Amino acid sequence: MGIYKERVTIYEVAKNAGVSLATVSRVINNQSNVTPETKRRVEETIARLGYKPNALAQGLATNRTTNIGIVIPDVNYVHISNLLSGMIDIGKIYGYQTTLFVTKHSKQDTEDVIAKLVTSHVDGAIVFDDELLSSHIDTIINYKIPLILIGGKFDIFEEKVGTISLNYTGALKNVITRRIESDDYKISFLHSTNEGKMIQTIESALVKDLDESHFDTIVVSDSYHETYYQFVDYFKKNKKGFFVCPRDSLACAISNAALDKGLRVPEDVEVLSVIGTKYSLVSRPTISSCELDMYEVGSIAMRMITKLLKEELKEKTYNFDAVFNSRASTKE
Amino acid sequence: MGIYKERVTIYEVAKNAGVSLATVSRVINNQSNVTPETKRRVEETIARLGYKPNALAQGLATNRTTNIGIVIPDVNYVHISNLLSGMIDIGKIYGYQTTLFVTKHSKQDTEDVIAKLVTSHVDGAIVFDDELLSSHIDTIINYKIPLILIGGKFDIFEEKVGTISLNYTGALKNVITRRIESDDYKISFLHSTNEGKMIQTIESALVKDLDESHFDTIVVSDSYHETYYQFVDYFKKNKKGFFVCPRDSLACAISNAALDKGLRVPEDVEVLSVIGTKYSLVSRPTISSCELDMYEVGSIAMRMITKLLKEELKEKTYNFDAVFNSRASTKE
DNA sequence: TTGTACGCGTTATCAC
DNA sequence: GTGATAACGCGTACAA
Repeated sequence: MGIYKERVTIYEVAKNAGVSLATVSRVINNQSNVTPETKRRVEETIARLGYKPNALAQGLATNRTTNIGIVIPDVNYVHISNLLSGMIDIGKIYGYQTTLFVTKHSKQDTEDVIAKLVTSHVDGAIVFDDELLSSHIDTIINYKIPLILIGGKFDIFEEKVGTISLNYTGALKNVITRRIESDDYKISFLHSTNEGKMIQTIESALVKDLDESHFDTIVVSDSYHETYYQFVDYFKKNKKGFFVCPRDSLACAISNAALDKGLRVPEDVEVLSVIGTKYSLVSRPTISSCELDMYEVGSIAMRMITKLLKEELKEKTYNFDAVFNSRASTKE
Repeated sequence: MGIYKERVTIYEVAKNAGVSLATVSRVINNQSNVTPETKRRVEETIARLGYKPNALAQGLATNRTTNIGIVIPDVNYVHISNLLSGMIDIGKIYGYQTTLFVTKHSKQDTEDVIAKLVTSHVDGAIVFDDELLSSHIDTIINYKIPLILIGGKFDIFEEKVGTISLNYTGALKNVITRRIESDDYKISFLHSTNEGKMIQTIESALVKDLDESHFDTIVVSDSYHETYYQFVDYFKKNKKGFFVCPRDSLACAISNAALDKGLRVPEDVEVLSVIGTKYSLVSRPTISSCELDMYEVGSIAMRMITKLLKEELKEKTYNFDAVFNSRASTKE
């Protein structure tokens, strides 16, 4: 059954070159015990027949696939494609392919996704998906898949697990508390669908010491468009506000809605974003936001997993602190 | 050698359930000839032992991997992550995993990337990478990998190849020619590094009938930042211009540079973009650009490849026409 | 240096 | 309905 493919196998190469399988295999894997002459002959026939090894068979025989599984909730966010980009670049250097396991914010099929990760026999996995439950993580660990976790705080100390903590709270803490003390109107925290635990944790940390009268909560969708129109409506009645958004494109939605309703940013409406990307810079006024070089996070993650695979990972924990860049969308 | 893994195999499941391999395999693959009782017993032991099939071995035996290879020049563009997102969503529905093959605008290792695609034994491939040479495409076809090509125009009519043409020229043609007739200053086409053949083809089509005195060319990097600063400098001397950009974030760079140098958009400086994404909407003024729903393109591509794999693809060619959305960054 | 033979985990074709 | 057994393509001890 299956799809028809007439691939040249190592066996045919051997026959054509007048040697045995083993010798061809040795040539492929650059092993030393081969006469230059036979090596040349084998390489010539490989080129002539257009032979390419079958990675499945190799993986089955060696128990290595040179494949890294990447678990993310979505590819369609700028900070995530930045991250992915860093992983891919570094993975390429070390000869690793990347297979995507996207959970799409769906708790339903997350287990299926993890199951596929396990069956796919990747050499290791990198998880940037704070919507995963710890039971999912445990599954990965139980199957002894070397793992790098990227996210908030971690208290995991497994043999084959490295962690990268992204800390946004520190950068925001000062701004928010100064804001509380200096003014009278409330801080509004935007809650979007799909936002994950990290944003929630950040917000909890920020409002922990605050009186409830100082802040409130606005639920928005995860879409620029919908949020924009929601706030066009909002600003028909409300003429002021200080908004903390999970992502900067939502902050742009608010800022643009305010401007388009004739309000001034930041004089009337102030906006800032937790996760800052290129949108913060492209927007006019520019958006105050916390920045973290996600490309670098991705690079580091991929580097960590390669070291982990060689049992050479010394520092199993990495911390990244976001920096808050005060821009034109806030008064200070 | 290789990484240590102690995975449960089908053999151990068989032993524990008191049946043979064959029966376990039948249960896994939902085949009918199994007594409900034994089926239950096998499933119970599978759950108890935490058995997960080895996709490598399955792939080797069936010659199918449920993996689709995706060849792109980069993940770090919004229109590409849109595309990818569509592919992934639909792939998920059909049970396909996606493995990324990113060429990173590097002609050097593109051959290596294609080689990896071949060795990885994906069931099919989707290519959105107009920096690939036709020799690379031929390689994929020669290895009989079912293929969907996304890009400009195609004249490929292979058995196992579907194509999706993205047409931007039609949408731009009118705007550009009207612009030529109505005004006296030149149109400047931005050439960025990494832009690929498509943009070049579009530009060629646009300027084909034009006198050279009507347009010129400005070389920019592929980065928002660098382009922004380049044009901040540019606008110290030049106070006017009509700029056609390959991507909208570069258009934003010009628009923002103009605004920040005290010029007016679109009164003094007009900007439009070929490929339009969310940046066109977020930017103020909004950017006139050609839009194409890349998420849908990705969905269609994935749907096409699944049909191709089932030999059910009737329409092997698809055309998408971009629409030009005139916005605030141009006068009309 | 080179070849033989077995194992990797699964599916599939036979028998029974 | 179920169980041996031969593929699938490759790596690798071991023998020669």
